[in-house]
Amino acid sequence: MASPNAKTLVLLDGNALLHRAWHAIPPLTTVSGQVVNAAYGFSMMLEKILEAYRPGAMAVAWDLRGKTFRHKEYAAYKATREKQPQELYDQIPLVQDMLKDFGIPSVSLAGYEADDVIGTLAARGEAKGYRVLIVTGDMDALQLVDERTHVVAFVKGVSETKTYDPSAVRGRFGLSPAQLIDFKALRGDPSDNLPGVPGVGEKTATKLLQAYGTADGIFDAVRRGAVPEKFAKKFAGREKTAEEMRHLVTIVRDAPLPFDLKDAALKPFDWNRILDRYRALEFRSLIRKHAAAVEAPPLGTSAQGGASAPPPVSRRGPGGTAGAPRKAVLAESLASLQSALHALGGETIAVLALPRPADLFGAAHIAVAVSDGARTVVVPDADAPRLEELSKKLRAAARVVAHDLKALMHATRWRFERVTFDLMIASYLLHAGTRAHDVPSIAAEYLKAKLPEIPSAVSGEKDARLLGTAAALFPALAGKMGAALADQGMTRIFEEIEMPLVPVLHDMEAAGIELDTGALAAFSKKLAKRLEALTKDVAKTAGVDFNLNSPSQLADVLFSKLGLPTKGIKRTATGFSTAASELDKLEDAHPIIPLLREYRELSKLQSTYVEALPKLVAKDGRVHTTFNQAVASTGRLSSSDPNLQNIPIRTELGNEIRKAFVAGRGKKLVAADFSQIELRLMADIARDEPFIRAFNDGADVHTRTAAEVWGVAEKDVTSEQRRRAKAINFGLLYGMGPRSLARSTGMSMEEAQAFVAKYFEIHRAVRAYMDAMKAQAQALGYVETPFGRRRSFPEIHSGVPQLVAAAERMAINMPIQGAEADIVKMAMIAVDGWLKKSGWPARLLLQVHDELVIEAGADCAAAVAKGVKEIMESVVKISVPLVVDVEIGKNWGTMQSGA
DNA sequence: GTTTTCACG
DNA sequence: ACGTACGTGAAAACT
Repeated sequence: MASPNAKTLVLLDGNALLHRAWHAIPPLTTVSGQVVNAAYGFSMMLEKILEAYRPGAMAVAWDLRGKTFRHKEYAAYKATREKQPQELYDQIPLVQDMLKDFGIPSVSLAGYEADDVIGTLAARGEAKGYRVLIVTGDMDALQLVDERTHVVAFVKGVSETKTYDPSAVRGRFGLSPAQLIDFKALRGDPSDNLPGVPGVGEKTATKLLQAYGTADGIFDAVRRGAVPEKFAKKFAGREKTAEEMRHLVTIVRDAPLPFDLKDAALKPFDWNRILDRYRALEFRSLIRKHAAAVEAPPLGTSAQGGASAPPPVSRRGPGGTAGAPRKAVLAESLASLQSALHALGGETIAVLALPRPADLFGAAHIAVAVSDGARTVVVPDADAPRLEELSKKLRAAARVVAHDLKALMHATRWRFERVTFDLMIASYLLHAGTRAHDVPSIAAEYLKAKLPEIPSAVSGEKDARLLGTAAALFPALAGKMGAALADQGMTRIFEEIEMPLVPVLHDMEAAGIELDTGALAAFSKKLAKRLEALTKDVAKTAGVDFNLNSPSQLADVLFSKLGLPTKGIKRTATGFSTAASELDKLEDAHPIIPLLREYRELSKLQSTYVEALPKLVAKDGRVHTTFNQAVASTGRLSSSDPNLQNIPIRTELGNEIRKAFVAGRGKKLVAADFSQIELRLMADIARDEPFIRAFNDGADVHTRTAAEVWGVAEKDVTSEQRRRAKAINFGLLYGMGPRSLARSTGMSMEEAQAFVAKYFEIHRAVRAYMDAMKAQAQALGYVETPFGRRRSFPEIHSGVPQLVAAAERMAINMPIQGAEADIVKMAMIAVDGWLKKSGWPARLLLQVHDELVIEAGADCAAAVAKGVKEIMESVVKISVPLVVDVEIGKNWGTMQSGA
């Protein structure tokens, strides 16, 4: 199996990581008393690195204890480093043995530090064409950073990293990686017992290095008298010692290391052997993680390999900030395009395409820009032959970077089956909750580059040039954002869920769903008639003619003209609310209320669905929604133009609209929905034993909850009790308080409070989960799903109680709703793959959060339903069963159980 | 463009 | 004193 990122070499600083793990993980022991916390933390870090980067080669560097450092006269300069307990050092051989199980070599050399080993291997790796990632907790390694070698530093505990490329180093220290050497020589380093130049600290060192470039430059300037007196006198006579210290802090890059990089190449891991090691060390959570993965391999894990995007390492400087502005080649003819493309090198090709308004002859062209970051080719009017030429170039690239790949697929009809890099989706993962995922926003954030707004269509040469400018930034953006994803542990969710989902969603949108416009037209007439009658009735009852659709006019009629009581009625910014919940409170106050209720329901159906949907039917008789993959802050999809995720179902009348969504001729619709998936995930994520038991027993959870809380047998639970239990089971997913529970169930506040108290007495783990999410949101500013999808809550520190409380509720809800989204997305990829492989005339059409709608040939619908159910139920393995209900029908409104 | 209401999970 | 349940998108009225 080819490694996804064969040309990536990862170098670990064994001692630095082990020390970090030792301090980050509390002192765990095996049952026999062996301390294994550092080894455990090391394993966690190792696994994170392997998952995030999938390197083709890897080595771990170690310090050799008890040896002198021959190349450095100041061997004792590390003297002040605190000696750690023997238990830590005992774990070194443990870790080295474990690395052997992974097939990762440990490298060290007498007389040299781990840093020197790393510096040497990095230099050799670069020479062999590798991208190098140095993983450490020690900032000294930053001096090794260049365009091809980046440093991944663990910044917090054993899970959070920050990746440094040259510009990140500059951003952090205001100095280039090379200048860091002089910086440390001048300022000194107390932890290394290194004195530096007396009187020169962080501020002075930075300032002078920025002014004069190097330590030598500073001393030159001092001699010339160009340095202000107050600084100059500190440096006088210090040149020699500074030079010695510079030598001391410079990491060796050419140590005589008897190690061939070929031996760093990784082979497929022997997981049985590794798991045996984990079992011996009692790494329970790691064992569980892999045990689950072995039983039910998550989609597109490295085992199925090969399709992952290359690592998040930018191979060039940021396009917008480094070097001279680049000129884009405008390729007008096919021949000039071919030669321009030929000159385009690099494994990463960026592509950006926009429609071009139809010309006089009605030809629909597309403007396309492709770039490797250094050179850019813009094709202002790409016709079919030129699109084909571009497509060939993209197929040959190791990685394609795009922005809104799905839109690109629609515009060009190109297929991107292989995983590529979509900037819009990366931005979405990194900033769930914001909606600014357009190219200029991304460029501003990650490259500090200012781009004008990109038009939705290209009309002239100016637009075409802008397209080229934008595309030229893409490779660097992908590098930065890939690193950020890795730092936040979201590489897998990006590469194995979001990116593979893109072509699936593309195909669903292209397929569309057939609409029975005739049925809708008939229904529309019926509704119109009834609406007219209701309008008259209301006018007569109220005594005035007014616009029923206007909340303000309605409020005026109800509360002024008719004088209905306003006590307990919610207010809006403009006056009293006329929302359905408020009208319910006036139920018995006036006969106009039921008329209004019916009018509201009918006019909503009429305007939002019955009249709107037929207008969106395409020439093929089907409606093609857009599934937006970069909007919902929890990770869900959204649907628009039209929104097919809010088609009515709850009322009989509303369901008439659903019936207008029909299967094509000779086909059936198959609907498959995850039963109570959010509650099941709550049980699993919170590790709530009573819920886990209930689901494993196959019990009706709401009945079970009611029985627990009221202390009765399940068979004696009344329907009212079940209804109330259901209300809280759902409400708690959203962080509901007793007040809203009381409102939604009709209980009194006291009753509701007692209910909640009893509930949390039983489901202590749920309460603990909720508290833990609030605490994490406060402490870290974000929460995440078990699959690593994150959402941040900047407002949690706003100090505005209302905002803080709202953020806390979202923090409780997001991991659950987000995990649902993760799982359904994985299921979609699996189902789509299976359907395409099966050869059956069947395809995915819709996703409605916990439900998938498939169109299948009438003959195979039952078999499809069965297969889809199996796939969905086994897409991940958690502590409770996932149950999928399947239904089959000629239309979406009337379906029969299919299993 | 913003507000209100209401359709869905 | 009170706008206390999460996440969406669309239509219509109103500013």
